[in-house]
Amino acid sequence: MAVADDLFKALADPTRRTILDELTERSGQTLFEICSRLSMKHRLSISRQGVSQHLAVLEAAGLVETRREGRYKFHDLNTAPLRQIAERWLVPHTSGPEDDTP
Amino acid sequence: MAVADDLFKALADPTRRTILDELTERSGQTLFEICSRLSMKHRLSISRQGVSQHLAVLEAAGLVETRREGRYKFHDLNTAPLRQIAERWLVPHTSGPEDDTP
DNA sequence: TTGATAGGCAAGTGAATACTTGCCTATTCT
DNA sequence: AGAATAGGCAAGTATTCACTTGCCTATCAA
Repeated sequence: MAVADDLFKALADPTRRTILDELTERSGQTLFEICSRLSMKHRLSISRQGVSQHLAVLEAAGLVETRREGRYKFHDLNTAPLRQIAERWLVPHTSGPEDDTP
Repeated sequence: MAVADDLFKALADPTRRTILDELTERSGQTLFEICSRLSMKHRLSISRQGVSQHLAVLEAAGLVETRREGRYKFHDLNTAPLRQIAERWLVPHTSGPEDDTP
C-alpha cells in the first residue's frame, strides 16, 4: 500500500497539519493566501517555497486537489483519504492486515 | 498539541504500522514474538533493537501499553488515540483549529 | 511594453531519524 | 552455580526530510 505511505508521511509534519486546518476553515486558497495565513495566524516563518513543497506532499497524498485559473492556483481540501486511516486498526480485518512492508 | 505530534510521527513509519497490524491481530505480544512475526510473515529483516525502538515510539504516542511479568514484557494495543485523528479535519471545529505550531 | 504578481524548478544545507553493533542487567531453567 | 533467555543502554552511521536561496516562466495591469 504505497498510498498509505504517502498519506501518513503527509500527516507527519505539523506545518502540513496546520495547512489542512486552514484549508478546512476555507477551501480554495492560493499559495500566497496560505503563506500569509501561516505567517499571520500561526506565527510560522517559512518561505514560500517551503509552503509550496508542503502542498506538493499533501497533493501526492490525495489530501489536496488543485485547479488552475489564469495565474492563480487554488488548493482544495479532500478529506476522503482520511476515512481509511482510523478504521485500519479500530475494526478487526477479516481479510488480514494490509501489506505495508517497506 | 504535542500529543498529536507524537501520534502522527509514530504512524509515519511503515514498519510501525505493521507492528500495529500484528498487535491488532494478537495483543499482548513480547518483543521477540513481534520480531519473529515481522521476519516470518512480513519478510522484514530488522534487528531486535530496531523493533524495540519502534515500540518505544509507539508507546510514547500512547498507541502501545506495556506490562512486565518476570522477564517478559507484554505489549498491548491501545486504539484510543486513533479516534481523534480522523475527526480533526472531517468535522468542522467550532472552537477553531488546534494549535499545532511546531 | 514594462513592471508587478503568482507560481515553478533545482541545487545545497542542516537536522531528524531509522538502523546497526557491542556490551550490560535481570530472570529462568538445568 | 552456570547457561540460556528476554530485554535495555549507548554510540555510530547513513538516509531521509524540511527548508532556504537563486533563478526562471506565465499571467495580468498600467
